Amino acid sequence: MSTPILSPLSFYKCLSDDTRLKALMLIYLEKELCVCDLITALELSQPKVSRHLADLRKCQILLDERRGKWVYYSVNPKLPEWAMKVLELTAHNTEAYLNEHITNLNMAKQSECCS
Amino acid sequence: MSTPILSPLSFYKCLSDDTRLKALMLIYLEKELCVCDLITALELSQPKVSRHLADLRKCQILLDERRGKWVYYSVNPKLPEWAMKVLELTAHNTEAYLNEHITNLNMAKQSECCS
DNA sequence: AACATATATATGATATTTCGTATATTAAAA
DNA sequence: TTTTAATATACGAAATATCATATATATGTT
Repeated sequence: MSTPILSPLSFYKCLSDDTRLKALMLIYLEKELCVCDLITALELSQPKVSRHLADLRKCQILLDERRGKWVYYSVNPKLPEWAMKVLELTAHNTEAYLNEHITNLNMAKQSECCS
Repeated sequence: MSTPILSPLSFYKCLSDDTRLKALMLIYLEKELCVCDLITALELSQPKVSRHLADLRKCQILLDERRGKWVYYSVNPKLPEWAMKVLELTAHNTEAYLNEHITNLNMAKQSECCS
């Protein structure tokens, strides 16, 4: 048994901000998203999105991977299983909360961002 | 389908403070606890515990019931099922985080508080 | 009625979080 | 090598959360 990579408290602190919670849910549902996708989906400024993604990265909930000009974020597969299940439950039971952002995301995919 | 009694964001905001998260986990595990049990288990001041319980009550995660001089708190059974499962997963996968408080609680039960 | 006990709330001080703006970094393109 | 595009970070201001202390309320006891 290794020590868990994050405490329950820091995990839930990460989920306690609107931007972080929505970004995390969208990344969970889509497997991976680049920053520009999230800027469009959430209709927020670039620094605001980057700052919150950095929070999620620093507590190891998200991994980042640069590919060319773009940085892609995905859920860290090493998350404790209980935390992964929490993300699963939340993502699949908060449609109303995510609705418009998923719509934005689908529209974004037809446009030119990170093509 | 009725509207959910709480948004995912306000749910997670409630879990994002050490006192609230621990109190909620203990109440979940014990079914119900009175305020004096929590003061002992968490080793915190009475106003601090009451204030955080009030937060959990106001967003309808907890119910309160007065019996004589004591007020007992329990998890609201009307919580959305996904949220209830989140509590279940968290309570049963954060032993290290709750350990000493459960010890305190068991010691408290042998003493005179709310007997 | 006066008192004691358990709990709740008000208040102002302090700490923490979030934000907008400006700037830095990195990689590709020209 | 200059420029452009995508992303990250620094910094001070503003908003929000938390706290300790004092006080209020509610119940039971004498």
